[in-house]
This record gives sequence, structure tokens and C-alpha cells, in this order.
Amino acid sequence: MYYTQGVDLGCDFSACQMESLNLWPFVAQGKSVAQLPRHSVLEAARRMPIFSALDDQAVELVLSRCHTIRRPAGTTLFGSGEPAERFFLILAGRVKLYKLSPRGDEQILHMYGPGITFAEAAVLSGAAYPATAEVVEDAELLAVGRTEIRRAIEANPDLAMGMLAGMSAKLREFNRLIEDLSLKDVPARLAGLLLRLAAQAGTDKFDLPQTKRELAGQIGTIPETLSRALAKLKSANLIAVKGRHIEIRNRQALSELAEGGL
Amino acid sequence: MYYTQGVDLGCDFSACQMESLNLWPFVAQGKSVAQLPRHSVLEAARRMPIFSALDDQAVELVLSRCHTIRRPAGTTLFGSGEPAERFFLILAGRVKLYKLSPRGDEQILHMYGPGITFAEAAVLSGAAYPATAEVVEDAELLAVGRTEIRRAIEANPDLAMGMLAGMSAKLREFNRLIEDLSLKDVPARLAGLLLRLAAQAGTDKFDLPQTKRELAGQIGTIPETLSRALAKLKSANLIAVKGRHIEIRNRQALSELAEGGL
DNA sequence: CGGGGTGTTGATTCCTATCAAACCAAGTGG
DNA sequence: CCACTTGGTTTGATAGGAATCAACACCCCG
Repeated sequence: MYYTQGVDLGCDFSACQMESLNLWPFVAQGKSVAQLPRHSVLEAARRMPIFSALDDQAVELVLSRCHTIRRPAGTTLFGSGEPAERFFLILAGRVKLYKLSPRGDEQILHMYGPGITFAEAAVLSGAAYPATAEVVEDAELLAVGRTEIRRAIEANPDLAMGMLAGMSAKLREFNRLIEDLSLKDVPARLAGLLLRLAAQAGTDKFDLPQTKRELAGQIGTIPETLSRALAKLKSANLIAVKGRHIEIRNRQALSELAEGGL
Repeated sequence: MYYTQGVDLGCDFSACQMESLNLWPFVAQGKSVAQLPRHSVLEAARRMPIFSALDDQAVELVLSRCHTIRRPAGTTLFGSGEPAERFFLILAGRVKLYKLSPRGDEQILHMYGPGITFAEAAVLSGAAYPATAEVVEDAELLAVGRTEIRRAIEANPDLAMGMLAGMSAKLREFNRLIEDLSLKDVPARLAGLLLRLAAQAGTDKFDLPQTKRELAGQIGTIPETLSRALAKLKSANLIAVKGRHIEIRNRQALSELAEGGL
């Protein structure tokens, strides 16, 4: 299995996103986070929507009140029904979330790997953990406490604004993605992506920033299909492609395609 | 056109979600919001993720500092580059967001209708509006100011926690939806939905809460396909269907289907 | 020179949207 | 009480998009 189809969310709210491993090179290298330069943890945290819009200083401020922890397989991080005190970002290892059904059997809800944040909603809303979390592979986690977050925003309301901004931006992005996935075909999604890239680059001639596999992931498809979609746009003379260099030839038509879908 | 395919996001971050009109009965009735009981505006606001996790009292608290405004077609709500002071929830009418390209022509970015919130990210992050917003159909809007939000959370940090919780929950929900859409087929998504409904009901025997069209929307498909998927699950003996009453017969297999996708 | 990763192209299959028709239930109005 | 309508639901036939499988052309690097 090389890769399974699926959207690259570019953020840590996804379950089962094993492929995001490539986004965690230091984990792949087996290094412990503790040995890592501070900025790596910072970068990791930045991948959480809640921190994504904050500047380094602000993230540092919050992180300084948190700690990374290690737990061997078998450890229970928290139990269902306990007051939700802290949420976790998995840096390495795997964690299982489960509930006990009325009949007493274990109902596995999720299996999370590196890059995933879990239990934030429960923590932020001040509720109880709705499930039990157990480490199933020796794990290293960043734990963020409710009181730490609360104190931080109490001391500096702008921090809260920044957090809300980050989540808002992510929400918007997700929203666009959902729309695209549910009502546009691949060429239309590609057209949209190209327009965004062009806007970002500031020119109508630019280079693709990532490998085509990654680009394919961003629009919820696979490299083969992306390749065909590019060929299609090219043959319709909407764009010119040379290697990874793209030139938009007909912005108007490209926009219409991106908007109108099929 | 009766309905176009597309996911019912159940929230107001979606562009082009005309169908959400059915969720705004009072708009369809042509009533002005100003005449409406307070709780309707409240309910409308509650549809914004940022307010979704707050209790009535808290929403009231924030709303009391905001106002609903009416603007005739042609009005410019804000211009690109201006400091982002407030964001808007469209109660009625339509708003166009556009940018002026370097060459001076108008580049339409979005066309928003009732139920849509826009510009929150810019406002919350304290940036400038990235585009210009112009009313194209006489509109009624709920305006939420940056300073109002900020003051509210300054006065009560728990309010910020609640907002973060709401957005967090929405983000998680969206995330699941994206995964589902991109890597599971309709029967698998349906299986997941049924399991969630069962969990919510507390039993394995329950009634479908909405029409099948709405349910179809929730999993990003259309009634016909939903119907076929139900038939498929039924014939595989995973569930029993009678009218809108559902009984889960094989929870185990249903879970596997929901997890494994195809 | 032989891999391994990347990108392209072709054939095939499967899923699902679309179109079309029919059924059922609940009103509605004569 | 019976057409007649209307909306929800189902079923069938069809077509199109895209994933999958497979083969191949590059390119870089050891």
C-alpha cells in the first residue's frame, strides 16, 4: 500500500491519517521530541488550528505552561466521564479512544496516530471526557491544560482572538473543501487550486510548490487523475504546463470552470 | 432545479448554499428580522460555529452589543484594505465579495446568500479586509464588531472558551465529513450516520429524525442513492427498515463497514 | 548500469449522479 | 366521497467520472 486516497487536510484534526507521517520527519527518524529544538515542537503545535494564527511568541507563551509527556503502551490517559482537564497532540505513538457499551464491551471509537489532536472540544467546553483514551503504542504527547489556556487568554484577550481567528480560517478552508468535494469534479477543483496558487504567487506564471502527489491530496484525488486533469486543462488551452511550471492562459475560463463545477 | 447535490453543512460557513433557505423559514416568509422575536435572531446566531456552543444567556450577552442592519442593493459594506472592524451574518438578501485585479477589473470571489457568515477570519485576526463587499440584493445583516467580541471575552474569559469549543466541535465534524467524502462510499457513510444516530438515541431501534432528502444531504449524496444504500444494508441484513423506523441488526458489521469504507 | 521515486498514459471497473417513471400518503377542493 | 395535487420515496436504465491496475518514460543518485 503506497497511499490510500484521501484528502490531505494539512492539519491535525484527522483520524487515520497515517500518511501525515511524512509531515513529521523527526518522528519518522525516531528522535524523541525532548531532544528536539524548541522550534520543532512549536512547529508541531502550529499545526493545530487553535494555534495556527498565533505568532511564535504567543505560541511560546502558551506552550511554556504546557509539557510534553511520554507514556508507555497500556497507559490510560483519561477515563470516560472524568472532567476534561487537558487535551493532547500526539507527537509519536498511537492512542485508542473507546467507550464501554452498556453491555460492558469495548467500543473503539478512534485510533489516532502522530499529528492528531484529540479531546479539545471536551476540554474547551468544560465538559467531561466522553470516552476513554489509552496508549496502544508507546507515545509522546503534548498536553495542553484547560486552566493553562484559560489563564493565558485571561491574561491576554488578544490571544483568544488569535485562536478564534486560526480556527475560523481553518473552518473556512474546510468548508471550501467540502463544497468542492461534494459538487465539483476534479478539473474544477484543480482550476480552483491553480487560481489560488496564482493569487498566492502574485503572477499567472508560477511553479507548483509541491510534488503532484501532494497536490493531488489537497484536492482529494490521486496523482493519475491529477495528471489527466492537467492534460485536460492544457488541451483546452486554459493553461500551459512545462514540467512543474504552470502558466495561466485563460483566467476567465478557468474561473468559470472552478465556480461552475461540471 | 429542485436541488443540487451538495453537503448540508448545517452551518453558515458555506457559500452558494441556497438550499439552506429552507432553514430560514422566516426569511422565506419575507418577514423582517427586526419584527421577529428575539429568539429567532438568537437561533440564527447560534448557527455560527463561534456561538454554537454558548448558552442562550451568553449569546444574548454578545448580541446585545451588536445590531442588525439593513442595506439596499448597491451599498458597499466594506472595502478591500480597510481595517476589519466587524463581520456579518446575512439574514436576508445577497452580498458580493470582489477584488479589483491589478488591471482594474472586478474579480468576483464569492456570492453569499442568507445564512452565510463572512469576514470573520479577517476580523478576528485583526487584519484588513482582503476584499470588498457589496450588497447586490437588499440585505438585512447581523453585524458583529471586533471590539464587541473582544470586550465580551475580556469581561468573561469563559466566553472565549465556549467560542473555541464551538469552533472546535464544528471543525471536528467537518473533518469527519471530509474524510468520509474522500474515502468512503455512500453505504459506508450511511452506516456511520446510522451508528451516530443510534448512539444519539441510545437504542439500536430508532426513527429517522429528518426526511431522507435531508439525511442524504448530510452525507453528501441524493435521496435516490440514499434509498439504494438503505436497501443494500437491509438486504445484507445489517439493518431492518420499516418506513422511517430503523433497527440495527448487526452492529459489528455496520461498524466495520463504516470504518473500512469499501 | 540498475534501482527508486515521479509523472504519464491506457484499459477496465465501479460508483453514483442523472433522468424518468411509478408509488404512496396526505391533503385539498369540488 | 372521489378526483387531483403535492411531496416524499422507491426503482430502473443510462452515462460519466474517477479509482484501480498495469505498463512505461524520466531523472537522479549510488
